[in-house]
Amino acid sequence: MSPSKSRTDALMAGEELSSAAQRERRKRIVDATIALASKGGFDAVQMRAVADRADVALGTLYRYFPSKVHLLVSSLGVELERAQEKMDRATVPGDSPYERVLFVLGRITRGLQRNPHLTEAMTRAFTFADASAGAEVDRVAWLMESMFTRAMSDEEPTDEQKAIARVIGDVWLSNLVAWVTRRATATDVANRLELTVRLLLK
Amino acid sequence: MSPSKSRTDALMAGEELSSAAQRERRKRIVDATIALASKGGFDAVQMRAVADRADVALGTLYRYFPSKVHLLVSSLGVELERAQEKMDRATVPGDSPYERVLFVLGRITRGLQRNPHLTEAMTRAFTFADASAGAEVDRVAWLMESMFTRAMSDEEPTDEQKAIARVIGDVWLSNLVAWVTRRATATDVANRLELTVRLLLK
DNA sequence: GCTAGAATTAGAACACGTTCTATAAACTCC
DNA sequence: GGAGTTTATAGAACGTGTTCTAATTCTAGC
Repeated sequence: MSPSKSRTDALMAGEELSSAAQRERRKRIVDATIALASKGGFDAVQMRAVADRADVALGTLYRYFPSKVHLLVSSLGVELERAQEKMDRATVPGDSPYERVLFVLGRITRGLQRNPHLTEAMTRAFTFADASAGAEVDRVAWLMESMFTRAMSDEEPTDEQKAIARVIGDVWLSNLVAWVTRRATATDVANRLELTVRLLLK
Repeated sequence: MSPSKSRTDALMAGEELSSAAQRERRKRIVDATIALASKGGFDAVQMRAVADRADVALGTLYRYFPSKVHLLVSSLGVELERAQEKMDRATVPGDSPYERVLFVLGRITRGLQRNPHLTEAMTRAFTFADASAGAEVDRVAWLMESMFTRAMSDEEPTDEQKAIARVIGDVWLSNLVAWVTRRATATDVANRLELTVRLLLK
């Protein structure tokens, strides 16, 4: 049992999938998840539907991702990485950390708001995650924070900068949740983020 | 249908329950929810179990609270009100808004950490809520913010104070989520909150 | 190639949130 | 105090996340 278990862990983390076939299966699953989430949000990501669309048996889906939350949070990680890569290719404009952080924040936020269902699905999965998905959640949280610290300066971030990035991430997430549940408009979100960044960085 | 619907809305909001029997039923339901949540967290709050324990039929439970999330968020509101009342009876010590906010924050946080399962249940319900529970969620968010603005000063809060209270609430919630999912220790939470309040109020 | 173990498949089975149905009890208004 | 309406009850039924089973296909090492 022990060797099989460590193999499964590797599948979950997505590292070093033994065969090309497995890497492809995993990709098909994530793609199916993103497609379904984009169309109908959290509720539309039904495990049977994901399995069908990825052309994989239900049992296989569960072997790769042990729950719907794992699946969605992992997919969010994939999406964030893509966004980060795009961001890396262009220099962030702005003369101060304040301006640069605002720029990055505005850009990601607009990106998310362009795909409300997907955002709803991932946000809800992220905040609903329980301890068992801790690793995946941590990874996403880390990706988010490093987006902001990178915008603040090119150097290794100071502790203070890390703390600020974390606060911004927290506020960002909770505004996203408010937007997703229609308790805040896109304008509300933009205003609150700007206000927060001003309080912290100006 | 229209009169029956507005009646149901009143039940949900908990205002003006026509008869004493109904007010008692509602209380039994909330109490059962809190008891079950305290014992086993979100997963232990099973609708059939709540109904059994409150000595109410499943259909009745759903007539009072249209979903598990409504039920838990409403119960969180009840709990927060109790905490606020307690807080109101004692004067908050501290010479500056900084100190007073930290005091309030520390006190509520310690209170929540004393009952981890209950906190887990309510936090997860709160962040998992969808648009249909918007009203309940808003009420809780407002209760949280007003706790902090009250600590900052006795007067009507300024816009800036409201903004700060909101940011603190956001950070607080997201740290609670991290703690509940065991991605942060109680000490982490305390440190991060103090750091946040310092960044904002000092 | 052959065999043991691992991975995959199709589909049944189970758990819990939610909805529905039929009946009984409680309330309202005359 | 009776007719009509609303509310409550017991329990079946349904949907979707998750687990389990039995059979099949793949893969690695000989």
